[in-house]
Amino acid sequence: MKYWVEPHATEAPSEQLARQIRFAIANEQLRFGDRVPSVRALAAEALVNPNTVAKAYRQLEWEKIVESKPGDGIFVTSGAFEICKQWRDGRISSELRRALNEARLAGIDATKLSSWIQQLLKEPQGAGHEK
Amino acid sequence: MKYWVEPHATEAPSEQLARQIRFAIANEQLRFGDRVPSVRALAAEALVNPNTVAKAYRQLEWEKIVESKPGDGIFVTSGAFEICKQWRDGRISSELRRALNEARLAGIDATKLSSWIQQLLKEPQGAGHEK
Amino acid sequence: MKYWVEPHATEAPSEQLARQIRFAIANEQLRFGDRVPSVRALAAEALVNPNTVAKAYRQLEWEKIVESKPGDGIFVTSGAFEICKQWRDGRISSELRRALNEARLAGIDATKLSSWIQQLLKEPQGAGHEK
Amino acid sequence: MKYWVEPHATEAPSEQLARQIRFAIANEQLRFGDRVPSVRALAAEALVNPNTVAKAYRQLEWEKIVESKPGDGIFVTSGAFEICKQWRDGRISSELRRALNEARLAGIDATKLSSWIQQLLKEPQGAGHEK
DNA sequence: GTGGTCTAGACCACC
DNA sequence: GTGGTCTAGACCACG
Repeated sequence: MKYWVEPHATEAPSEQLARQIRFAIANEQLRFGDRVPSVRALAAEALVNPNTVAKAYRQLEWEKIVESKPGDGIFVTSGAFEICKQWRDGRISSELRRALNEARLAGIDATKLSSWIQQLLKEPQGAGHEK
Repeated sequence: MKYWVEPHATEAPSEQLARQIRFAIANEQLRFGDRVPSVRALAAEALVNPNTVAKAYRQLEWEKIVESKPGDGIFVTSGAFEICKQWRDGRISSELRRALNEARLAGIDATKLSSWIQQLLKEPQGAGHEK
Repeated sequence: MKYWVEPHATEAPSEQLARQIRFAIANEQLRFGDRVPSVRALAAEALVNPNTVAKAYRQLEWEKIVESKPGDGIFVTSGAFEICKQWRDGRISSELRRALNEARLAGIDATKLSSWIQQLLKEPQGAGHEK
Repeated sequence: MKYWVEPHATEAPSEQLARQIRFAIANEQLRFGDRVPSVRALAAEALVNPNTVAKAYRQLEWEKIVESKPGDGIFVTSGAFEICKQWRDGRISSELRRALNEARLAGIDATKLSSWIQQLLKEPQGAGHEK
């Protein structure tokens, strides 16, 4: 799993990290009992300050998605999978709804919109991310 | 045309307003020479501080989309339509790309994704926005 | 004597252990010349890392409450009883003062406070601790 | 109302501030709709870093005790009083229980303990705080 | 003025 | 090594 942060995105860096962890759990790339990346390791990988990672984990902790064992690490909880799967579905569907609604409000006609979507769905999109 | 602001959206209030103006121009709901709503009127309608509206207009002015005639009002420029249409297409396509890419990263499989999109495209979505 | 650690208490684990040893000496459950539990034994009993126990003993040694005889064990010193008795009285009285003062600052009225204390003093409280 | 922080207490500074706010609400010194001290003002009064205050308020916010209106201030919610009253009673009673239980474990006999408590309850304790 | 976020770096305690 | 907290200071956006 790769984690990264787009520094200039509208989504705050700590939110981006929290989201990526939730996705990884919903994906079963991280499972119950797994240790999530250490604060310092993730900070180094994502090129952010350790405090930013700590904030993301703090958020995930009170969502009962991870559990901190000081001096040991931070671990995926037993309920995390369900929480993250639901969160992911709600998130994605709401993002799609927002984008489609915005397109409509912007006056994009249905034909053009469908053709754009078809094209975007076919895009390879590679293994990484695009800005 | 209705303008409104979602106070808790990730998009800043002044950005929401600027975007809605750009869409209105791309839609030809506002045309070259039209007077845009006054700062106070728009502030009242969107329930935001006049400073927030002023900031949106400052941005649009800087983009040569509107032109301020002190003591008279703020008007749509001659080049506005082209600028806004291009901005709109870029914006919508990038928002769609972002949403679809996020869905992919979230591990939503293609079938589920297509079915979601079909369903969302059929939604009535009313005439305005739903809060 | 039983030793244990509440992992989520505000008092650090090593402090909890040191305190329990001091209490045991003040109680004369441990006396001059007695061998205190070995680092490993205490670590196993209290379910903590041996380093944590070692730290507690280092502290007690520095306070001249115990004395390490390398290759033999760790022993209660001759002055330990007096030191621990004084420490205990200061500690308990200061903890009580703190709790009562906090109650006052919290706006608990004197009647309610007295009634709580009466009730708590009557509680059986068992022989050990309740987790 | 005065707020202050004991820098060397076991309770973290941000926790001390959060507690004092909860007490003030339980006491009805702060009521529904009241604006709590601004981050910067409270930081100045309590001689801590603004981030520390912000952390305390963040905590209170997700306990639904206060509500943040960015650019305006932070306000006591409608449910805050009940939440804080319950929190206060639980907190005080548990602190008292802890102190009394520790006294028992420390081997303080009941007579001595009662006499200490009587004495402490009579202490004036002034208007401020004691370290 | 308000709160919110991030960066940077220090200190502490536990493993 | 681990997480947790605090300090300090910068930047952003809204009122």
